[in-house]
Amino acid sequence: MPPSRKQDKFTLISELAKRRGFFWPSFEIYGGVGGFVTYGPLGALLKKRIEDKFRDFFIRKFGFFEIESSVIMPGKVFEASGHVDHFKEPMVECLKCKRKFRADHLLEEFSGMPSMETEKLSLQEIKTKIKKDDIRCPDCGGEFGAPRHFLTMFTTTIGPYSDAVGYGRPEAAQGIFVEFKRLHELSRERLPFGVVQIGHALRNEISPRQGLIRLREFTIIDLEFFFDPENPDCPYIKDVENETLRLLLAETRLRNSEEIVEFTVKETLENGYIKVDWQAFFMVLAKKFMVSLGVPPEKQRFIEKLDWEKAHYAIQSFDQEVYLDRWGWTEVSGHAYRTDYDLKQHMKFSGEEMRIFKPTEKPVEKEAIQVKPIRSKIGPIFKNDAEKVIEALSKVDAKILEERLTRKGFYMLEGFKILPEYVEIKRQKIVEHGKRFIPHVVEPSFGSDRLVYVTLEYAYRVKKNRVVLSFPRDVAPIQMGIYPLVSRDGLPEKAKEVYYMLLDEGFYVEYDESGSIGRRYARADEIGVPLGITIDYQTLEDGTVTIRDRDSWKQVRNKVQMLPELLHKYFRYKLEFEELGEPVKT
RNA sequence: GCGGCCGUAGUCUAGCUUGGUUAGGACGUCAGCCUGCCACGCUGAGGACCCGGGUUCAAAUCCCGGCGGCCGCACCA
Repeated sequence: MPPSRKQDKFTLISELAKRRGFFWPSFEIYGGVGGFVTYGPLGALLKKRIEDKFRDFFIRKFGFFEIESSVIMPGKVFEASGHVDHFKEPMVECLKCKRKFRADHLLEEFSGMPSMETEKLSLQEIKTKIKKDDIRCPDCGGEFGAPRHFLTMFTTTIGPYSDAVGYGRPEAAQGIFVEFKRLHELSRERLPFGVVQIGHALRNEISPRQGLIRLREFTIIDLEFFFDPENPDCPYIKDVENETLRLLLAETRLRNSEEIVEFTVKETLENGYIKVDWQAFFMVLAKKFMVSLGVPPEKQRFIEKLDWEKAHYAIQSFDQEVYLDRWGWTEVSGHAYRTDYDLKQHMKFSGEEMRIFKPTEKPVEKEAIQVKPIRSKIGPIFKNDAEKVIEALSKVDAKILEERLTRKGFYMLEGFKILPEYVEIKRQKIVEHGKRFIPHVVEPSFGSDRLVYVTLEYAYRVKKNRVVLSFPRDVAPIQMGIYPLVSRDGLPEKAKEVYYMLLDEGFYVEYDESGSIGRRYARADEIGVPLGITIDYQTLEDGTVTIRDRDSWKQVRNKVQMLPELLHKYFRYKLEFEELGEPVKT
């Protein structure tokens, strides 16, 4: 943490954001409520631009889908997903001093239970354990009331007078999983495919107070990528196999070290540091995405989550972290290997088939050997144990059983002696055309609001005592400003012509004629307008204007009618600033 | 949620200890003048004491409660 919070970037950016209209705390007229923000005109545009860039990076190029589902969902969805069980913490309140404690933490501290165990306890069991061990308030020695759960999902009821519980979704992912069958049909029943959802999610955080970094209502970007676990290869991996990833591995962390290892994608996969190709691919893409938002590679890392830190649905998880002035390493995306967990759960809870059919190349003819217990023999002999024997027979390998019975004349099964006459061994020909399986899922998940903050922080520069937001040109909320050098002699009229022409071209343009030209440049720099187009006396003579670069403050000159084509190319990175015209000496 | 600190125009802030000020400044905004390329200057305008209660002749100032913020602790799937 920096020694001075007074002037850290978070403070500077929050102040600027409020003043110039990027974002501010919501409901200020009613005192505000922590964890909610309002995006102002510039912030809303910036966020939209960043999300569009995500679409370009992660959706468009791969033919993935984007969908939009509801924020409120019926209770069943989150019972199935495991959130109702996992998205809550047991709490107890001291009856005397009203202090609240995490019940599981008390048991860990005063009863010496490991966290693995306390996590499984029911409220009743916690209550009993607290009473038995006579655990009292560590602060005042008072007794505790009944333990209760604090659910971090927002709860509501659906419909009037209804008992139907609904929850605000804590992630957009479930909106994709519950629609999986249709989405799979829409992908023409082919794997792999990816589905994205960008939308609000709700988490009733206990105490959010980090601006855009921790919100109760926020925008989540979930990409659920479905693939066949038997065919996990990613065709794009060869394009990025020499890209590097900076990893802080779980095994390193267990040694209490923060040492970062840097591997090529190829190496991470060969060494098994990342379990699935696609996960590595999305991680590289995430790295490049952050670079394109202005975060250099050395300010990024991927930290592998430890077993007890992982979400209940993941078997391997990496958090992509970016270094921030105020908070140090901060998560901007999570990359979880969710396996078939979610679809399996929804299949179980809904009774719907979530498996997909995979045809084999040729139908396979199989001879199936089936063991059929003969109850009329087994019953009288094993009596009370008969059911156990039948149960065991259903699990036994028919081939081995048959082989033993013919060779030795009996088979010892869990201590029971099975004779040939107890069973009938049936042979059947089965033709298999394919098989059913549940796809696996790799999920990259971004916090849109954090991306906005990170983009702001990395764009923040001070030049000659002035603030300049050096946004990447394709996310800047306003693309260019149009300025008459002075507000007389027909310059404003000419400038407005240029202004309307560029608006008509689809650009986000601002017209400004108030104050000196330097003041207008400064104002524009502060909100990150990449280009300034100035109409001067020469414009009236030869139809040329100057174009000023926000970052270098250099100027070039070119004809007005050249602007549309040049500027379209410039904002798509097809041209650099110097190529926009003849350099101007100032 | 606990503890400490705090809450004054759009933003940053002075004033609060010791009650009585037209509540001061800076930046920004708007209007006019000025302005020939990097926040020039001038004139003017608009704009604030978090909410509620109490003490008092009188409260931005003191007391109580609420709400909110910052910092620390806890929480962070």
